[in-house]
Amino acid sequence: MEIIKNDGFITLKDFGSFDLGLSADCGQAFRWKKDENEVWHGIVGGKYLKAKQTNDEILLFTSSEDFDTLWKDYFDIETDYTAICQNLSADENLGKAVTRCPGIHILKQEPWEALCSFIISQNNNIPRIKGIIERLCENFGNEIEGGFTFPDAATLAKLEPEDLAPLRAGFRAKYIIDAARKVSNGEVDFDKIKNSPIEFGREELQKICGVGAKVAECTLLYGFYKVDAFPIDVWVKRIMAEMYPNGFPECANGVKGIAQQYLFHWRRTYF
DNA sequence: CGCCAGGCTTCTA
DNA sequence: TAGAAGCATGGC
Repeated sequence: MEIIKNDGFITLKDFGSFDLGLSADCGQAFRWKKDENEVWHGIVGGKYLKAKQTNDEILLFTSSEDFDTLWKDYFDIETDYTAICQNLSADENLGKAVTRCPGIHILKQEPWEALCSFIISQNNNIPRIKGIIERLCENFGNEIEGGFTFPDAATLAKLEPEDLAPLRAGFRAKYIIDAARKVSNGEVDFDKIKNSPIEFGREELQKICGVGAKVAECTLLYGFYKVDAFPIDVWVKRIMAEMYPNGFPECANGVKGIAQQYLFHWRRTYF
């Protein structure tokens, strides 16, 4: 990977198979938007980013400092996904998935945003999830250049479920408030989840009303980069029944979450 | 219109 | 303790 620091933007070259747009919009994050010029816009950690990918380079319109402290990690660009995908290819279906959908990276999202987003995702479809999250940010986030920040847990903890009516989140509103309160008062300890084995995070997150196994796994995978977390939604359930009735392949051990993301997108997009 | 959505809680047997 | 019903809303 070649990282060129220019005045006001960063250029990436030799970035392997990384596909910024696919990673941003394959169902793991819900706030990235592509405009008519193929430019992606996103807000993470209170920072706005414009980014454009062409055949051989990726332009990130950000300062050198923000790149080093935020975006480099967020996009997980230093992990060797080529090697990971090669290992996964020991399984036939995973081989097809990584070949057909190359370039997906797990985005290292903020834990609270991941938790809140996947609470909203339950029994819901992706277009509507995006709408609810957008209204959440517009109503309770801070306005900055490029849009609104994701409201933090402490902000939402002061509200009542009825205050979230403008989101039209339905029964999920009370879950969001419960999560915000338990996260901001420390009853659910993000630092400890970060520094503990995945099993602790599973139990800790499920102390929140409205968080079951699936939402917990998504939070651990996308918010805490526990890449062996394995969220099973309706699509993965289908994949398991159709392709893996005898269990998930061993080559995915340790990175089951990454394997899951490739299969999820492949199955949803091409079947 | 009816079925479904990156599920979970609550009720019931 | 397993399985079904109910849940808010709207995409398709």
